[in-house]
Amino acid sequence: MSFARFKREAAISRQDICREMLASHRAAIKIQKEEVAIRNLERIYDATLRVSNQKGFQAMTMRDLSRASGLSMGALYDHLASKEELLEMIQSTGRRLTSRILKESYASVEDPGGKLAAAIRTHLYLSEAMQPWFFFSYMEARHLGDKEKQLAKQSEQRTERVFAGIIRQGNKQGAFNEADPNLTAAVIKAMVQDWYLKRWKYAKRRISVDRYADFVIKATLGCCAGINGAGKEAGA
Amino acid sequence: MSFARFKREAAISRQDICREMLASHRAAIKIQKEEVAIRNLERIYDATLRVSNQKGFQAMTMRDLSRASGLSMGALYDHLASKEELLEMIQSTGRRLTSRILKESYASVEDPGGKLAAAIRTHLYLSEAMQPWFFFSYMEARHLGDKEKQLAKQSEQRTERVFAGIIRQGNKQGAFNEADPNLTAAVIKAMVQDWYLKRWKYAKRRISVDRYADFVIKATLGCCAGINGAGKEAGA
DNA sequence: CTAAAAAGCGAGCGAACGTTCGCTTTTTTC
DNA sequence: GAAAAAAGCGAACGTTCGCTCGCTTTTTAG
Repeated sequence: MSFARFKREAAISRQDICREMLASHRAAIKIQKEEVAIRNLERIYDATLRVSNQKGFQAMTMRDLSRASGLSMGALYDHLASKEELLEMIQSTGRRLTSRILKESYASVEDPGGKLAAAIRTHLYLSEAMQPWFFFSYMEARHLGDKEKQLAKQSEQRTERVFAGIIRQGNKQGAFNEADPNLTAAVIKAMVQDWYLKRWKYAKRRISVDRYADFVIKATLGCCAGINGAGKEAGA
Repeated sequence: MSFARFKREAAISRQDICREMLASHRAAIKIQKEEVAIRNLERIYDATLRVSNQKGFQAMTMRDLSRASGLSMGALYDHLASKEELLEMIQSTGRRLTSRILKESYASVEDPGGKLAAAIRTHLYLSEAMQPWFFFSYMEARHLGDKEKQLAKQSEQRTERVFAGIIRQGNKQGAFNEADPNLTAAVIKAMVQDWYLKRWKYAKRRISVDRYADFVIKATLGCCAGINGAGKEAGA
């Protein structure tokens, strides 16, 4: 599996994201026709991530967003109830979408080493395909309301539990060498996050997501691998 | 070296930080007597990190800061020129202080394995001792002006170059067998950052900084180690 | 083609922001 | 203890914020 193939197969377009956004927030959006609403939501979604990821969501004014999206203030507010809801809308929709894709992607692999490799690779590829959202989601989580903030934390912990579960299984089967599953999962998560949080760094060094994935997988399996070896990666 | 000992020896009190802050921004601070200025700067420093790390610097109003610090709006502005300068003041002072401490701390160790372990451990211990500042520095860097933003990036890259340099040296001496020093340094940095960015996670699981340091060092050396072994840690 | 419905618009509203300044209180000096 | 200096104060200022609403333009329906 390479990133090019992942992107082709996963096919998560902005249009899909915005269709999901419209469906889950239908009441707050005044625009009647789905086609019109989605087209403009795409511009709003793009502009929000572009401006926010540069200066922060709190620092982005609705006038900034109006300019960046090409919509007037009035038209903007026909597509969202408030600035606060815009944040919640983008976060919750992205969360729902990403967790669905992740769940589907590595369920089929069986041997622990291959499963761990597939999980790491899929996380990295997905975060690459939706990098602006991942960055936004991480940096702006603390501006959410208490309830949504809790959901964001839960979502993050669920990811770690996936890694930890695979490692625990590998330990039990003797494929891994009894590394601490929780701590190992935590540092895997840290390495994955660094990819989308510090993209400029890796871009400058011309490191592709494929190469980064290879490196993280090698490092992880190097630490986990038991005597009967788990260094080879399954096809996913 | 344990964290308890590090904290005793390094002795970086808020008073030291604020004395440095006053000295480097003397012109912008209207208060004449050093003792008074430092005492109040400590309250401002504490309050800024406390409120900012919860809701973000941009979302923190000067009235929030007045309330949290116990100083009136007028008194506040006798200790800083503007909100923007307050951000720059905290960031640049912390940067100067931390880089000075880091430089001194592992220069003495010689063998590559011990040196890498000491570097990782010191970074973790320092980030633990000044956790609020490290978190603040990471999250609010993008609100800095262009010039200061550049300095913050440089400071981060310098840290990574320290790790990469030690690994390269270890490769040359045959202690390490690491094909990619730059990527390894990057993921070490990522693991260190996760400690102060996700403290709540580790606190909830009751993982001490000492245990986390042991884990990161073991994982790193496990990946790097060459034939003549570098798993043992020097006393530092 | 026309009338109704939908979408788009931007000046203007009250609230809240960062910052100031004339005044009071506290501390220092002689 | 009186005069001078320093520190502390908070109402008020101009600006900018999120958001609204009456109006115009575009699209749809008959």
